[in-house]
Amino acid sequence: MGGVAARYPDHVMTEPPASDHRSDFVRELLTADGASGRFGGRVQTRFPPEPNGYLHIGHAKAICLDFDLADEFGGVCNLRFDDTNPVTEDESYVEGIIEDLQWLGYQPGEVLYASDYFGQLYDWAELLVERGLAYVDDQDAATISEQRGGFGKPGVESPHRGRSPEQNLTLLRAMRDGSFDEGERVLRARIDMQHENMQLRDPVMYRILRTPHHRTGDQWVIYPTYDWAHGQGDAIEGVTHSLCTLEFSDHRALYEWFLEQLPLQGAAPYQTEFARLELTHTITSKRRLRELIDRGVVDGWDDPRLPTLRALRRRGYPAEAIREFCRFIGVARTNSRHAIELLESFVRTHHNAHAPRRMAVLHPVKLVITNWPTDDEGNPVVVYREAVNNPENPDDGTRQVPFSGTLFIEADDVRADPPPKFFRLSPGREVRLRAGWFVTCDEVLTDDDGAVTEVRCTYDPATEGGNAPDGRKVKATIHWVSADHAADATVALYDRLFTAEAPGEATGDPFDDLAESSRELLSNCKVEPALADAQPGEVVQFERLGYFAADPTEPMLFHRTVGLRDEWANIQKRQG
RNA sequence: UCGGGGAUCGUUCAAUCGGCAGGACAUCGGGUUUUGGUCCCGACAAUGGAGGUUCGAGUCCUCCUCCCCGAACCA
Repeated sequence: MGGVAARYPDHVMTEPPASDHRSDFVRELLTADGASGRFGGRVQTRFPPEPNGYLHIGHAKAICLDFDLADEFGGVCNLRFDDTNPVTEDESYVEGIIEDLQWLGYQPGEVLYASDYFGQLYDWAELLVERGLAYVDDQDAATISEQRGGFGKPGVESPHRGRSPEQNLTLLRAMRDGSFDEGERVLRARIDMQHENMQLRDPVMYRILRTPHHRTGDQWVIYPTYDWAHGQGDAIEGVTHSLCTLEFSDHRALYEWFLEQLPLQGAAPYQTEFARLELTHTITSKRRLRELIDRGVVDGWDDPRLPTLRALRRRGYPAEAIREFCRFIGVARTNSRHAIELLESFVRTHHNAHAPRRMAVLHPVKLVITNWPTDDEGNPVVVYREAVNNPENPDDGTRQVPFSGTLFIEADDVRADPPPKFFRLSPGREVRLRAGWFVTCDEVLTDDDGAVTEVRCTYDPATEGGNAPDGRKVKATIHWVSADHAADATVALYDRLFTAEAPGEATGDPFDDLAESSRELLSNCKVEPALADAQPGEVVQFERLGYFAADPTEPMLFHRTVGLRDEWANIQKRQG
């Protein structure tokens, strides 16, 4: 787990800053419970992921809520794995989730597992059986489903519903002891097959699964369902407030029903639901995420186009920005989809304050300064320009950047035939080279297709440092790298993975909204020499282009975290 | 069809007991600027509909409309 910090030195784990929350309906509840003494003034929450995939941005919202709440109310929050289904779960996800949680800035403390309660859960199940509140059903899943009825249609009671506690106990023990195959028996709560809430129509508590569990091995062949494990786990741990997302609202009655049947000491925990986080242009369904990977649309769980925490981390999203975003959007019961742009604005705000500035040319075009001096042997003079590392933070100091008569500049910064409001280089136009001199464009060479191949300029020696003694101004400052000193780099640019704001909304299948191309790999980039020293995972600003994260493993590969706000792009858009 | 939840600027989150509907993002305009970045100033812009109660309604009541979730031996 220390490995995260080692691999992402820029992302040293930090304590979440003290929250300055507006109140919300959850905090009001906790405040009210504190005032009434419902839990003796105690607050305990939990973050309960199933280890069947990696954490994503939606989990981040729940994590921030659960952990911040405990922090604000002087309580505790535990990480608990809801590992009740061995067929989908794996130890690797347990490790990954702990790693991601810590990266986000939270400490799980003692890591808890629902599987640690299998014994207690089983004992309680026998208790319910003895009291006639649960029974073994021999029917298959399809039959049980059919008998459950439908919305507005009452269910049908199972023919085995009337078995005696003694029969049920014998059968349950036989289930536990492995006398039946998968699907042959289930244990069901005996509640009400006519109940208007489908969750209370004799829900399944145990099913037979002959898959070894990643923690309990082959000790068990019966596994509790979510409903028969979750509230019980909460109660065992002393949770007071069990927060979950809206789709579990209908389960609340069942959560409460189970707890009412058990001999618990003290006030039982209770469930409260809030709206899950959805973002535009992406998906958070674990099943769909896995599908993207399996189909090869993306490279893996940490592909920078994914909304998983490991992907965002690799892409250069700071944990702090994610936390602040989650706090800012707050918690409510309204289904909504936040604009990804809002998250990006938090990312920019963070990096603007912290990211060192560097110069990098993504689409290089050669710029030759025809009047640049040569030394005694006829070679162009090389000088070093002092460049500010971060104008937002003078303490970050400066660095020396080599400069000579042949540079690479951005193709976008040159136009042989400039459109309206284009401030950059074009024949006759003078611009400033960042931290250098003014240069005037004398000639733009193009190939047969009209693409710029080379720009020929003259520089004004009097403008050293970037200001003209005669006070004349330029409308643009452009970045550059010295052709003889530049390092080669590969840069990955990312676009939305899905073109639609709500992928799948129109057709039901998010894959219908997949972007044709969401990644552009530029392998011919020229960057200033200092970038060769970029630390794995470090995020820098390529001036005028955006924030870029050095890949954690591959040297000289940079992922664009997010672009800078781009007024020129907006102007061009308006110009059509 | 039944049950549960929801509806406020383009988006999203607020609005104390019923008392001037506020912020952020986005957009647009202006200023500063050696990043068309940052920063600063300004503008635009909303209570789903119909009734009712009230001096006064986003808030309370009635009806309507629309949206989301729920019929796994998933979580």
